[in-house]
Amino acid sequence: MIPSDKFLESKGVRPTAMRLLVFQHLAKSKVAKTLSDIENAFAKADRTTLFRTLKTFEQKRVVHQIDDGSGIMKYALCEEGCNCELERDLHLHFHCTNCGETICLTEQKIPHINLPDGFVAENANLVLKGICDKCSG
Amino acid sequence: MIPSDKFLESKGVRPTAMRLLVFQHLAKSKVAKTLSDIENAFAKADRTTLFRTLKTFEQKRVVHQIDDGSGIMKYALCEEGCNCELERDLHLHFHCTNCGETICLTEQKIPHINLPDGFVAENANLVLKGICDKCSG
DNA sequence: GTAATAAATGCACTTCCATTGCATTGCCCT
DNA sequence: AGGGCAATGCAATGGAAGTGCATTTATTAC
Repeated sequence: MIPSDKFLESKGVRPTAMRLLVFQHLAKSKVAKTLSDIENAFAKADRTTLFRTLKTFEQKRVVHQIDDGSGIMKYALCEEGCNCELERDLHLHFHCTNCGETICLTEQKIPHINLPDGFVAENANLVLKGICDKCSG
Repeated sequence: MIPSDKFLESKGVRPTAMRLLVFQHLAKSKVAKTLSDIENAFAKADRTTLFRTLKTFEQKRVVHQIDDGSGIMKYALCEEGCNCELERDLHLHFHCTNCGETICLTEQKIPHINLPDGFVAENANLVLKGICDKCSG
């Protein structure tokens, strides 16, 4: 297991104390988190810092942003070696309408779609909504 | 071609003047519209009325709401006979990163996805992003 | 036709999240 | 140690969604 600070450095992100905390918080979590989730996890955190931390993480491909249709952006760690912008690497997300949590289904890739002439897809976002394994059990 | 007012009545929506205008505006357009788009199309329109008109339309399955990831909800007419909430009826949307427009690709349905045990999908949203036919031509 | 009722509209206001400006602090490199 | 850039914290803004309430318009009952 590569240490968090080395990992962030390898991604071109300076491993400050706050960034390490945010990274480890996301790493521990199996579900995508909102900015507020993260803010509430640390008593002394500032929204803006977290916001910019996540923006930086996103640019450096440490996390990806998920719009699950709830109206609030969520963030989750990228998989190792993933190249979030490439269509082939895009996994889908599951949003549970019961508990409100959003889960990366990293095993399931978005199927290729044949588009009409003239359309060139560069990116895709697929969110399934329903009941998650915990809530249906 | 069934008249707009009869159509709205058949959907259980009272065909007021404003509602007819909004309906026809959407019918003329090939792309999904934001609330602001519609507001700007009519000089004397009130945001709230339009907002509630669209909510009503949505409930009565006259329009469907599209979250294309731009952060602003868009609206487009439902196809005839469509049952927007059913997974099999879900078409996908294409968001052009050049012109910003969002298009319903009603011919393309969202492929069925096999989910892990315990997950039950009720709904799906698939948005492809890239360059549309007009911008690539 | 008129009164009573319900639906739709318009204005003002609130809320929530995303985002930016700016001053300050902290880190790194020489 | 000092200069410079990156990161941080606070305050404020912006944009869109949504709500409350009074007013107007349409529908129904009498």
